[in-house]
Amino acid sequence: MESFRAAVPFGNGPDDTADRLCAVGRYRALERGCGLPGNPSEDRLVYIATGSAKLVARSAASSCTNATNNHVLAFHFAGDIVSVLRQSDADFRLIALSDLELVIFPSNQFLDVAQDDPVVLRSVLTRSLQALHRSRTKMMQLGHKSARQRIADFLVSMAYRIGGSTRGKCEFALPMSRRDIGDSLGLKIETVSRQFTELREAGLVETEGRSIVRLTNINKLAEEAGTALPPEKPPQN
Amino acid sequence: MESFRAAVPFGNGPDDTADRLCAVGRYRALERGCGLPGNPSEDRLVYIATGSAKLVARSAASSCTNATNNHVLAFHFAGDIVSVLRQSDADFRLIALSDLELVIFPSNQFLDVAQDDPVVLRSVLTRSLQALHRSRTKMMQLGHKSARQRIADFLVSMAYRIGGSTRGKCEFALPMSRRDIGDSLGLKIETVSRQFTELREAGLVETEGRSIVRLTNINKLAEEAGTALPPEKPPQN
DNA sequence: CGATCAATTGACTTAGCTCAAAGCATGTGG
DNA sequence: CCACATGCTTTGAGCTAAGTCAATTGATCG
Repeated sequence: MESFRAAVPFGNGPDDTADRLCAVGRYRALERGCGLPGNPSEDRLVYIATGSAKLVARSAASSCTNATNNHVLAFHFAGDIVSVLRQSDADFRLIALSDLELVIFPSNQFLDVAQDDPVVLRSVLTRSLQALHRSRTKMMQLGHKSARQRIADFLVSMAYRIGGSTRGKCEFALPMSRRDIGDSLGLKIETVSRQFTELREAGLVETEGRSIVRLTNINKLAEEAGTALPPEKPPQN
Repeated sequence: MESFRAAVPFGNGPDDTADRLCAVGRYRALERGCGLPGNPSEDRLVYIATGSAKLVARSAASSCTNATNNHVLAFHFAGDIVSVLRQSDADFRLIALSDLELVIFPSNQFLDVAQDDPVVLRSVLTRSLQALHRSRTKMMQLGHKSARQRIADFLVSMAYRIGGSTRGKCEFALPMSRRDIGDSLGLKIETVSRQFTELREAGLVETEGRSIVRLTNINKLAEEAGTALPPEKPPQN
């Protein structure tokens, strides 16, 4: 329980909000490939303590399978707080990309506790506004960017989130499959693969095995993504 | 100042948070077509008192023009609270689709005030989590849906948000142009037009002039969209 | 070392984009 | 109040990027 206590993301509340948060949080560990079953009767805030996960929609499969998921909404890594709202039509669920430790807070209970601690509440609000912002940025991508631009942007953002590097060279292991990447960017697996090939031929990316990726020129890649330098012609769409 | 006071969305704080919120909020009226210039030095929460607006990214034009905007991230209507974060690369801005009244709160100041009022803070958090959810739902759309499905879904959600109806028949005036619709769904204006034509030929939609739309069978339309009907919370943005 | 499943590559199809030309609303001036 | 002008909308005719189908290669693990 000690480590669980340590995992709770807010430890500095005035009258020790953290202890009370512990009381409403449920610790879970998931093996790679396993899903956290959605609970249609409660909204949740999920804190990711270790590992990486994908947030998917409309997973038709049972709770512990790697089966094809049609829609990857976001990838999440250690330290993230993910909001998983109950949903009437689609069901949203977290699936572990690597072995995963997380703490599940029923949204209402969490907020009831946090209500007495403005600092915590504000922190969660700030995080969720950031998540909203990321989501909008991604939306912009999905709506208006080419396959090449999407993949380039994806790699740049992974360099930042996994590789910890924002320019120059960078090497890291992608925890997600080509299919996951495609599902998150709105591309087919074959298209993802072809884009990797082209970027490899262009000398911007090197790969090793299924997951190791080396970016040789992040700046150039960001340029490809159309994020840094806007092309003179409005890109598309 | 009376009407301004009335416009502030949270009027029931314990020690009258509303008055203090008034102090940090700035009232603005915008004519149709005018944009609210982004402020790169502050994040903002904008409350829409009356009218409708689009949230766009990378508007290259000056503050009061209808010029082509490449990316419409969301449409907003009276009562909505929109978070407009300052942004290094792209700039986000609100543009009035009809005459618009709004209240601008610098994010930090708003939160400083709201920090003493958990009810307000929680309300804002809840709204932003919902906005995040809508954004994700839309992302799913953009990534994986056909033009037909996007337009159908758009019409269904507008029926809910403008027409106030969620099934059966419905008539309303769209405040946004075909171009805006396309920009928000990631489609070209010609594609939007063609889809309207096809839906008209299929007997699902009737149009009158540029903006009046009559949906003759919302359920059927929702079926076309490949989404469940919006039961209570509109899948929209 | 072979079984298995992910990734790649190739050939072909197609939805949606582009370019181009009318067709209509809506608003203005005579 | 009607005619005209402007700009939104619709329609048409190719074109292209990405999807589909299918086969091969390659990685990973028992």
